[in-house]
Amino acid sequence: MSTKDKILDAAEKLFSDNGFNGTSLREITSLAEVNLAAVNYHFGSKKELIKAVMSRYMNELSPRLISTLESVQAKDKPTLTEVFSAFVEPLLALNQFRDNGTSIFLQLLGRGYTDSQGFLRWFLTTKYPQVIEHFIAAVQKAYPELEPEEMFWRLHFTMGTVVFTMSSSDALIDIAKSDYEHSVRIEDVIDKLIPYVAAGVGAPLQDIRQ
Amino acid sequence: MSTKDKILDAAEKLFSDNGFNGTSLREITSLAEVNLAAVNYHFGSKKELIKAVMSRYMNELSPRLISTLESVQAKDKPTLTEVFSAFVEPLLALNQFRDNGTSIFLQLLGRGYTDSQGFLRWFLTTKYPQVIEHFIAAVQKAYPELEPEEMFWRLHFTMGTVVFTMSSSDALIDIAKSDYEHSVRIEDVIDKLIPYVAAGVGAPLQDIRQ
DNA sequence: TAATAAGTAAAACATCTGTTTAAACTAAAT
DNA sequence: ATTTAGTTTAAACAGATGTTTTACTTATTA
Repeated sequence: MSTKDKILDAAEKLFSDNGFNGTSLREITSLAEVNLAAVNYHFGSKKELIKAVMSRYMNELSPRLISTLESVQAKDKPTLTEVFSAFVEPLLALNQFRDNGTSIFLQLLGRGYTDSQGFLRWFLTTKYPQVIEHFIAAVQKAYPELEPEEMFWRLHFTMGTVVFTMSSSDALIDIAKSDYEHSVRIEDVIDKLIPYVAAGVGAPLQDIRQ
Repeated sequence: MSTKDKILDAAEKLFSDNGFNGTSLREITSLAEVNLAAVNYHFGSKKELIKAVMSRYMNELSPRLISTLESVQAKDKPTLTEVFSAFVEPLLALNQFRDNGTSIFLQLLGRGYTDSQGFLRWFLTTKYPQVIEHFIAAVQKAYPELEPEEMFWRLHFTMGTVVFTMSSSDALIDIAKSDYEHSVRIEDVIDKLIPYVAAGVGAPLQDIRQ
């Protein structure tokens, strides 16, 4: 296995566990069993390494996601549950791509949104805008009455739900395990998440201030 | 104004803007115009300073919140919207307490959940458990069919929505401002948030896997 | 095979971090 | 007026961080 790949593998493991800020290059290179200078030699900087780790996943996920979202959009009357369910298969396919791929990617996504003051948000939205466009179009078709600004907010709420849940999913799964005495997999969490966000985005339009 | 208060004021500003890990003691003490050693002298450590900053808000918020949640719980048939609306008044009251108090507190809360691997979660849940207990009891009365484990997950999803939205609320409000050409206040965001989380927690119980 | 490029290695660099020390200053109490 | 306790100050400490340099080794190309 090449030095580059050894670094990427070690980095994604440590990044997903401890965040980007919480992981030093020395930890990465010692887990990867390569020289410290190798990161800067192969990737240029830590920031570029983070991008490379994310790109490896996004390049795998992005086409699948666009395809399933297009299928939903092609339907006559898609429901919001169907829109959000379009994420399930592409996300679970990441487990074929890499061990624990789904879980690692979602945790990386969570880390990226909270660590490093949103530079990863910028990276994803500018590098993979089609995913977002398809998603918005599908939501719009499922709930046409939802005006753009309200949709903007609800999609960000949804992003928050997913990202936060996933960045702390290990901790939450541990708590659930000990409290309810049966194990929970990341797929189970996704299954619980979908009705929640579908209902949230699909909430009736009304002024709650009286 | 005492050195202690100067430090607290400077710290909450920088913490809410840049996170706990993203703020150094030197930045805090230079904004506060006090000596670097003053933090360790008055608070003992950076960790204790973080706790002190959060406690100042929680001691103001906690009793109000318990009171409004008790009022909702006293109702014959509270709705989930009413439960979540119980947060509005106590949160907005923080604006009387300190300039921009609502916004700063919610951002601090967001930072605390994502920075510093959940030690603040532990601090809040062990130091202010009554708030959580009252909240869970109120949700249970509004939606008795929701079994404990499902509720556990949905409440954490809700936490994610709120915390994530608030920790990046400044950025989101800026985007919304430029995209939809009218200003948005933190109160407006809260008003949009409530129907979303109420619908999410209130989502019908069903197995979406076919 | 010789020459060139690509990759690896150890060490140092410069900067930043939270914390501690020890001396200086201030104000109240004896 | 002198002691005492509380507070502030500048300086240093000890460790971690990302990055760069320099020398060395391996692989590729002519």
